[in-house]
Amino acid sequence: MMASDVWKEYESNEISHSVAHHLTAIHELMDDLGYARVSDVARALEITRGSASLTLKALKGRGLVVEDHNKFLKLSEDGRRIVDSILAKRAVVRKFLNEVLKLDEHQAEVDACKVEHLLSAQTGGQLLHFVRFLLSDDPTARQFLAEFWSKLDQNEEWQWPVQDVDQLFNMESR
Amino acid sequence: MMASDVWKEYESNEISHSVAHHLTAIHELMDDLGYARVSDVARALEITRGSASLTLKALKGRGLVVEDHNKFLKLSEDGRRIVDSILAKRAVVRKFLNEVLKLDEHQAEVDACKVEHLLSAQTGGQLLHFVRFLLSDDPTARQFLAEFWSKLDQNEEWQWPVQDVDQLFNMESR
DNA sequence: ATCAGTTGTTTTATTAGCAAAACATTAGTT
DNA sequence: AACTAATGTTTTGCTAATAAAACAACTGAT
Repeated sequence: MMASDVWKEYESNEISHSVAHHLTAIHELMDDLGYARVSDVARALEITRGSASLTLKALKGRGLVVEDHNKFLKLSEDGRRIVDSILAKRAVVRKFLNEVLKLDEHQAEVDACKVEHLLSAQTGGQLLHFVRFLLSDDPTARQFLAEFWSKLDQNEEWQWPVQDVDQLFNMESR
Repeated sequence: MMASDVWKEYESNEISHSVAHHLTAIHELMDDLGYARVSDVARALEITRGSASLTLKALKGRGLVVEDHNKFLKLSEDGRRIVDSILAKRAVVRKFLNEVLKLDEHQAEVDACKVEHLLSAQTGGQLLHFVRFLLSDDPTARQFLAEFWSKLDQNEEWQWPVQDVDQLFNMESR
């Protein structure tokens, strides 16, 4: 199975990492400052105004960002929807990595940031259900987590990479 | 919290999606055919020979791929290590998405493929421990999964995007 | 009102990754 | 030997995303 059909779906992502962060920057600037101009976005993302100007022009063309009479930017309805779903996925992934897998906050933040825009709505939704139940006060969930965490401490530090993928789980993989 | 320091770490990824798949293609071709030439890689990835030639030249330059006296490609020690870690992470993520979150196989494969090269070794390792325990025959794990899956069926289909990220978990988020 | 600073845009250039096309080399067939 | 097919490389061009620099327009202070 060469997965030749699968791997190209990566580029077919309508929302790139860069676009995701331009959009969320506008959202956060609106919250923090009450407005968002090209320069504010550029500063937030630490890129030049020129770069932000071009990317944001494209986003206006795609109807995700709208421009005020006086160069003030705003998310369109579509843009807001996208930002909401991205932030939700990021929050879920971060919480899972940090509070369940016990990765440090920075690592959790970085990894969540990398994958937030790549997860399908389906995947994000299922993960949300999972993390919600896992971190609820359901006694079974509590006991499971307690056991997992105690096992974690016993585990020697894992050595990546790994020689034989098929034996990762001590079971026939596929 | 603008995360201005975090989001740029994305590009600083030493292994791009494209490179990850060029390397794993060589690995799988060696398994399937016993050899891997530029054209074989191009066919496997469904890109032109010219594109594969350029990318593989760069990978030879980076010491991840070595070339036989007769244009036959092979992974270097470093290249093999990278492929191993990528395939391991892909397997773990796919298993988690498919066998725990019950996403269909194609969706699990696609999402795993998107994410495999982005996860840190730390994250991959912790996730492996987690999935291993979760899918083991430990009674607590079994009971937890059974309860989760029964809850899954009751859950209405989740509606993304979501209005208020902070209330995703019915708890104060951060 | 002038001068300095900020803002937004445009132009030029770079990099990664691809396609397409031209080209050279090699292998196999007849 | 010659023709065909396959292979590998190079060149040209494209897109996304950046930087850098030049430029125009507006803002503000004195």
